[in-house]
Amino acid sequence: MSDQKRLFLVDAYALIFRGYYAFIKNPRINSKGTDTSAIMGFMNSLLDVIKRERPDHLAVCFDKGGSTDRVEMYQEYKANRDETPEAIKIAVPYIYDILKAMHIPIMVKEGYEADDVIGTLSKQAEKEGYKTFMVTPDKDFAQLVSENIFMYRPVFGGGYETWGIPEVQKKFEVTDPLQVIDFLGMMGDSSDNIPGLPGVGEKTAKKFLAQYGSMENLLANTHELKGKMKEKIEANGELGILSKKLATIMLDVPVEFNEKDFEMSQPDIPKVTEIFQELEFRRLIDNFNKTFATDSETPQTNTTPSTTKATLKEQTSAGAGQFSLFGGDPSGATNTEPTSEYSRKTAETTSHFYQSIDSGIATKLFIKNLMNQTSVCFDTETTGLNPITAELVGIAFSWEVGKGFYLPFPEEKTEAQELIEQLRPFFESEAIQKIGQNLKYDIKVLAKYNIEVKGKLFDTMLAHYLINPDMRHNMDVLAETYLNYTPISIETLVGKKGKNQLSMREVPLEKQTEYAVEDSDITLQLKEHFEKELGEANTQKLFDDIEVPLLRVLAAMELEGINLDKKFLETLSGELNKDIASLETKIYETAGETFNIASPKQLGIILFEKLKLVDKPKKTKTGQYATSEDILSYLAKDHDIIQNILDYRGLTKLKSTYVDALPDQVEESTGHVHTDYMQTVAATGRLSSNNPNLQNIPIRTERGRQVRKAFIPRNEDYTLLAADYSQIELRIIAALSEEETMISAFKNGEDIHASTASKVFNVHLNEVTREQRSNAKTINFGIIYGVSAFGLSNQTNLSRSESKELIDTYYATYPKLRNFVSDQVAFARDHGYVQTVLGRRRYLKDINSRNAVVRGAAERNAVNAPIQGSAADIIKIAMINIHQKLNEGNFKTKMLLQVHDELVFDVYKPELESIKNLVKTEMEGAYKLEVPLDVDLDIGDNWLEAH
DNA sequence: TGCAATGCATA
DNA sequence: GTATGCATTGCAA
Repeated sequence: MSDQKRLFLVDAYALIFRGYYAFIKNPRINSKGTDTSAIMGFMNSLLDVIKRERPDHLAVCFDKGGSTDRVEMYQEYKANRDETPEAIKIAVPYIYDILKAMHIPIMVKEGYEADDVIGTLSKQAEKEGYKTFMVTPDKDFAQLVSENIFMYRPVFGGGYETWGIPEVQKKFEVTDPLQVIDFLGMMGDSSDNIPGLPGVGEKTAKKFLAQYGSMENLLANTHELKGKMKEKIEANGELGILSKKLATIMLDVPVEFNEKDFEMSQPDIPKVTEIFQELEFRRLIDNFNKTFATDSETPQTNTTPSTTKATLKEQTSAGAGQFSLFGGDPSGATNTEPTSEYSRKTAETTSHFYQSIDSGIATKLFIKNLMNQTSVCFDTETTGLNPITAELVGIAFSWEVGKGFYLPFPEEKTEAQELIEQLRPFFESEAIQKIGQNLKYDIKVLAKYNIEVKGKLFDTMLAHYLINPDMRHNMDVLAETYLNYTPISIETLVGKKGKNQLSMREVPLEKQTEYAVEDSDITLQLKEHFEKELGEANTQKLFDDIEVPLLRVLAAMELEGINLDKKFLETLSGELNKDIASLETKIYETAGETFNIASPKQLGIILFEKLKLVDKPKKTKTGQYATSEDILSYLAKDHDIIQNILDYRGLTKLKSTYVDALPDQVEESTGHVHTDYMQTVAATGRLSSNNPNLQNIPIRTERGRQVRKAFIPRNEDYTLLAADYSQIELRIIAALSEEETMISAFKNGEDIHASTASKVFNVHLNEVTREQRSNAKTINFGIIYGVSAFGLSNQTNLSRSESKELIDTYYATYPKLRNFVSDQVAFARDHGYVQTVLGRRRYLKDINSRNAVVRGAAERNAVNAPIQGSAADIIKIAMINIHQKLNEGNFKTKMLLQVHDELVFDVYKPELESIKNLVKTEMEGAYKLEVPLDVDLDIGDNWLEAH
């Protein structure tokens, strides 16, 4: 860091509003009934900045009386603003008082906005050799950014980002920050009521800037524009110039930057504390003291006067001393009030004994005790949700209901590693069962500390997924449903997400302990509950043999991630951009005006009201014009604009969802993208993938499938192998229905759709037309989804009655398939559920509904769930076996992705032949059916080639 | 900022 | 007709 002097200028109202809205869901009201949200929000931000940056010069700037100059230029300026909320009006005098007590200068000038004051001061400071940081979330300030002037923006999720020239250039797609003014002038600003150029939004403004560079140059060259856009802009040139003026921050406010006045000094602590006490800001007092602790005293001793320590002591001494604690009974319960039968229990109303372990000696004793257990529940607390970057903050353990221990982790890396090393024997013990909720997460976190979790596992989330797949499985829901207990919410610890959310590390130890041990205690209790329920049917086997082993496999795949060719995607993005722009121009030309093509609402109006492409346009259920793909493609052949719109949609979707989004998901430390497989969301037993979803990477269209080229092996010694089951769902339905005709077609290795076509259309296998095959394919899939004549005619060129006829012929050809379908429905009616080959159940509560639509849906589920679910079961078995074989054989090859019926491997080239053999054998042999399973293998230097 | 509606990518 | 996840728009607090 340079030793240049640094000035921080805070945009008070912007932060006050931000703070106020952050608390809008549950405003902070103190015992006197005052809404303190705005004050709290502002102070949090201010202290945060001071703590992070330790500025040597700082001032807070306010508006006063609005901008007289701007109102003079434009009567309507900020005229549409709502009345300032009451809480904010109340806040301002308090904030003034606090700032005074903190000896922080307040800058205001009657008739000027804070923007102008900040702008003027930063330019003055720049001359004095300062680096200035404008603390504000407001994008308008970007115009002031220079080599020495930065924006310091609070960001979503906590933390700040600094915008210098490069950031502004990137964000606004400009070459000079001053062009931000043109940008704002063109697109306008609804909150300030700056009109902007009509028909120009963010996208068009950026386009114009790239082309013309400024408002003035645009207006001078309107002859180059076309159609409606040309007219509109030519007619509104003055409005554009005015908008630009309104958006310009003034740099000549009569204020003076006086170095001395802006110097930070020690605040009047008693005075500030007094105000905070009046407002009942308890945590803020702590935070404040911590921030301004003098160097001679450590923050801890100075600031946490006695509350934290005392409470801990209380807990420690509640039992009969260190030794008896680990073996003793929970007599030291903090609270034993009886619980009302009707209200939910909480930590406060339930007897419990949660203790943090605060010394090296205690840790040793604790671990000794831990190693004597046979079954332990644990829960890691970390600094974030991403296990690859998260650091351990603490681990909670429990093995007796109502009781547990919390081991906090030091922030310092080598110290943390030393502590976890002491726990290695526990985690790596084969003899001790580990219980947890969503163990995949904990396992991944620990893997980053080079700890492997061994021994039998019990994951309560997975257990509940098998017991009741249609419910959600987060711990709070489970605790409320099965234990009638409401856990401490994470939000009460770290605050609402966004703005000032704390990291777990910043939560006081006593709270961490209560929260973390409670989680592990509840998990333990849930385990005892679910253990019994799992006993039923095949659920226990499914749990022990499939889901739990799979959890380790998924953890490994996720940690591995897949290599992504960022460069390639950048190039692709550029190409898409060009094509999108040219489509845009064509569409606007036809429409005669510019509009937002991505907005179904605007598009509907253009197509059906302005261009009147159809006599009676269809409407959606919300009363809008329907502009969905199927409706538009129907019109495409008659109107060029429709085809262009469809292409436009396709390309923008491709760009925003994949080409531009994927590179941002690359994990810095590994260079790979790491998806998160959800093991407990799909009711049928499938996995799902998110952050990013790697199970829906395009493949159908030529343009889309290019994205697959970006998925590449880790280096040149590796190659990608894709292995996918051929027609697995049809094979399953053939086997389950025992339909011999279909089974023998598979046994003979026939093209199943052609085979079906030849039978239902009664032609020779060689004479099946493309259309016949395609219709047969549709109906084959239709069976899997639970056909109806209606659905079939929608999907094909067949009429409703032709469809019905086809279905009848189909069932006549495959009579046992019809039986299978009705048997599934009948089974569901009798039992209330259907099941897969492994006994995975799906409960169908609507199967006997009197509402035909609802019942129909349940019936289709009754057919589909066993098929989709059995396929899911089978690939899961294959994954577990392959993972095991790869480990046993010490292969360098890694399994990376699963896409429902496909597995993708990063194959070490010398291992290729044995891997191909291994994968094919394990996948085809995963489960024995009356129909052979068939797996296609492909290799390539990227995921597209491997197909 | 949070949410519903819409549309679209995969198996 | 089955099963998912996610980007965008537009509106509401």
